[in-house]
Amino acid sequence: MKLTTKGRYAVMALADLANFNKANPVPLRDISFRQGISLFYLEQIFLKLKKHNIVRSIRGSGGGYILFKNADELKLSEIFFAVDEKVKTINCNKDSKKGCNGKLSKCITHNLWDELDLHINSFFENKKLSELTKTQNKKL
Amino acid sequence: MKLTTKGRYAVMALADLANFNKANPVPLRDISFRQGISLFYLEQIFLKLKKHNIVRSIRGSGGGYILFKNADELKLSEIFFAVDEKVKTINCNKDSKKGCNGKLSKCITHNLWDELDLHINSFFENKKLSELTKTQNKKL
DNA sequence: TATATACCCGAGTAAAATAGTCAAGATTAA
DNA sequence: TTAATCTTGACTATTTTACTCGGGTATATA
Repeated sequence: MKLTTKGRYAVMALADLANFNKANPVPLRDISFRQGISLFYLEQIFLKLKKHNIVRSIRGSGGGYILFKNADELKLSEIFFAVDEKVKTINCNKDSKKGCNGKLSKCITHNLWDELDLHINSFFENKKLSELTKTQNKKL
Repeated sequence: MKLTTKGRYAVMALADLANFNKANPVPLRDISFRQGISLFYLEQIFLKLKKHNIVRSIRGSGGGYILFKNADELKLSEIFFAVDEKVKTINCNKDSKKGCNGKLSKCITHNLWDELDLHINSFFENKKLSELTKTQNKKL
């Protein structure tokens, strides 16, 4: 059970962005360099972030990305959703609409996984991007 | 972010086992049939469960598996650990012992993932196998 | 003792997911 | 006009997952 790099990099990159977002747009090149993430891969990720209105882009020389809303209004759940990092611990209900594993009834553990999903999602729902940059700033 | 089938099947199989564990050992063949899990795969899983003293085996005709301890004493975290379903949301610290991504310092988000791991693990720590079988019994 | 029923265990493999790369473009500031 | 930067879709290598398989060993019971 682990996150994909997409979810992880998205959060890292946005935290970086929030730190340098004071006045000017931040180019991916900079984020790539500072965070050690492939530029190509970042492009892919930011495309999704843009589509979901997490960031706004400015093209051309001197361009880059800026946050669409303030870091203290941006929930991690929004970020994960944008890059398809969905918390869905299992995949019952694949074949039939009613039950799990092709059977008619729910599997014994079905409710458990639902609870787990809720438990994990609550973590992301209650966490704002600003909480990361704050701890970062304290250290500096 | 999702569980592997190993962790999921392990919990399903043990919940099934707990339901039929009254007097006699339960053969994997039965669990395989009832839960719709491949027998070969179950063998692999139960080998691990046995090594970690989650279950005890009785060989030969009339044999099978029984729970090593009572279902209300068995934490889900023990089960997941036994089948290598480790909750480790990311893998910082792979190269160097000090930092993440080959850098010297921790990455911005490092503490976040630690928190997340703790959050998820607490769910499994506080959940007993008996809590699954109970809801099952209510329905019957 | 023969036989069927089970567990035991290591090795192998197909499919899916992940992680990342690449090429060819479109905009725009300087 | 040129360099910087975002835009987009397609492609690929690697890793992980989810099994499968074969050839055992132990034991109850007929």
